[in-house]
Amino acid sequence: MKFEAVTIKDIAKALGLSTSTVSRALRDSYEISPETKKLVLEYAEKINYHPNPIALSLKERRSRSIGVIVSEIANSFFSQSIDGIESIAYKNGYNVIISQSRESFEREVINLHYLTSRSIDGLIVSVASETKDFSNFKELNDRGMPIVFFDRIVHDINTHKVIIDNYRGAYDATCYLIENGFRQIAAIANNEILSITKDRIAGYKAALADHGIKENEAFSKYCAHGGLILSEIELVVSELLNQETRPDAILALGDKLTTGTLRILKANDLKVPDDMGLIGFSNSDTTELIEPPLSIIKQPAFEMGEIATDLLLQLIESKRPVTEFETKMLAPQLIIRESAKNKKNKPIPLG
Amino acid sequence: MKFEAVTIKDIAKALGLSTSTVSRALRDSYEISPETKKLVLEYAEKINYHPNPIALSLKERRSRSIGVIVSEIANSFFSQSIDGIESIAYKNGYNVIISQSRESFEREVINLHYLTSRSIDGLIVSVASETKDFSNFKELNDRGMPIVFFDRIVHDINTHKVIIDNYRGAYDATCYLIENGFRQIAAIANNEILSITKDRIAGYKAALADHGIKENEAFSKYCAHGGLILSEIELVVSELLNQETRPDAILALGDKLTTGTLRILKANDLKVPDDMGLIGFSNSDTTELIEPPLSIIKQPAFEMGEIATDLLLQLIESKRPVTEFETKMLAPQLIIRESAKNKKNKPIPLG
DNA sequence: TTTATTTACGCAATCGTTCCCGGTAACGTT
DNA sequence: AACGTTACCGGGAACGATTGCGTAAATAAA
Repeated sequence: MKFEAVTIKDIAKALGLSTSTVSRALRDSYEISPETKKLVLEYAEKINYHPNPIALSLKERRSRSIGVIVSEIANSFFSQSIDGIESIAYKNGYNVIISQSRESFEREVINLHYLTSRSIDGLIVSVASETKDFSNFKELNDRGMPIVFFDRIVHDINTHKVIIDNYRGAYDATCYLIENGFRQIAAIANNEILSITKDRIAGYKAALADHGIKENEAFSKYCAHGGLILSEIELVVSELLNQETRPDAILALGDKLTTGTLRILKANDLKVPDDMGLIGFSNSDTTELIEPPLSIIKQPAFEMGEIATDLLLQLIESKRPVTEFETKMLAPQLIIRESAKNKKNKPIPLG
Repeated sequence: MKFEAVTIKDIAKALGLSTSTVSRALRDSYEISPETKKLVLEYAEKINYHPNPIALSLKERRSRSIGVIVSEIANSFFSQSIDGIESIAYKNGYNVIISQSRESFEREVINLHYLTSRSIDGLIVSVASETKDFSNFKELNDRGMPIVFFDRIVHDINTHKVIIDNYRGAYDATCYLIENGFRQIAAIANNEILSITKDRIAGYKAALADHGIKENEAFSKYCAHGGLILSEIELVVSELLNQETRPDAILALGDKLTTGTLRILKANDLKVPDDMGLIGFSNSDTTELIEPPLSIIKQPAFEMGEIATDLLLQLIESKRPVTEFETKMLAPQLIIRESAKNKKNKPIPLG
């Protein structure tokens, strides 16, 4: 089944002109007389002519489409980011091709090849948690493909990046827990190699140190797939629960980890926050409905998508190679609800 | 910034062959000697040749990409559907361009024009709740564009469709409420003109009738934007609460409506299910964590996306115009949790 | 009136690929 | 020896649009 479109040739034939004249008339060239222009424009309008974007892409060596790779779109953070990406892209006449790595390195590489073979003009990426080897991205970048990283970035690759202040998000959340009387605070993080994991864990540890709390190494747990598989959360939570000293609160450092941890705690008949305090990164819009209402660190996902796309379009449309790159850092938002309120101990005054 | 790719011409020049020969060698034509083939294939591999899909699209008058229009990807049902769509599309070498109507007719039309102007080979659509005028889809379909509707379908347009048994979903949920002692059951639905709304409301009313419960016209409420705007849910819930006879349970007929209604009930300090029973359509993966755990009617979203894409690819790749169309209907899944359990009245035995 | 300039348009190449025609060997058949 | 096959390969026209260059006619300048 095909879908016959009207071409510039049809107009030329119908009006007894050459295709060049029609093309120039449509582009409002000074070389075309006003009468001819009027004639062409009116006829084009009448038969509903639209230039074939594929022919244009071939000629101009650009497709006006950008690729996006995230771990999964069913994650609120990413779907909100994509909203931001699309809003800017569409405004500038670009379309967006989305693909999901599902935290798998292999799928990320496949998607990468797929997208580049589809002649995209640029790429926005939040890397998969599995990925250790960034040579594919690096090579692509070196060959001139504009890339912007957001959320999970790659430090070694010199290009624009958009992140939130992950250190501060984890730091502030940990401080809140401490100042509310929690002392044995554990952290459950995504894959250890991710940029966001490193920054968040650093913030967590700094908050402990700044409050004179000795760090318990066994309290930092990592999930290789970021909680995409529930069993990996189950494992680390049970490890935490079966230690000599149990934590009295958990800091979950990822969207899936936050709800996943709560799920496991509930399955173990633990009451939050009475038996275990909980605070976590989340962009879900149902966290306030959850029992107990979740305390969260929320990211400005939509804005991150917008900014990343703005930066990418700058790279794409730049005449000269860009050598100066920037890393935009936005502020996370700490929202306190029931899950992080300590009802047993007295809150401790800020010190 | 551009990204220089190697073409068939480069291979031809390097090997002293014509482009035709190279092209044929790459496509494994019988007209090319095994030695030449080997030469070409090895060299192509070496310099990492990939055919330019844009040139191919121009030649073959197809882009190997399909468009998707849904109301919003941040909705679990749609993001899961898109997962299904992508899995089949990628498997068949198609890419997917997603766009969101946000329940707005205007944005739907814009997206439609955008997608068709980008030369997509086919379209998968769940229509916006605002849309009354389907002439754009109809015209496109008449001009030969393969379209598959899913979830919110358009009966008047003759093409493949994928839905769940919305009637039964609402019927079974209503029966459950009745058989558990609820009597004054209200329904909050999406826009009245949507196919899913009609079917679900019909199921709801049939269940009431089958149990000899007189229908209260004031108990059927509609939200023009399907709950995308919280205030519209707020309005209908307050209408329900301020009536002479208050409902004792609410059936929410949409993803956003289910969580939205709970949100409003909580804001009004009503306990679910003690003050008000609640059951609703939802594909969110946190419904069991919510207070109270939500009873839901869940759709096989992923499968729906898969099936819709299978059907679309059949249409696209069919040599002859297709005249026989089918409507695939899948079964919804009723999951009973706390929010629909009647603790005051005695359950009524099945009759 | 002749020459220069402007105006308005067409020709043809180009982007990367495929594919319809041809064409030329080498070989086999009578 | 003359012809038909077969095996291989190249030329060039598409696909739809843009654009540098050439040029005829119309106008202006000499």
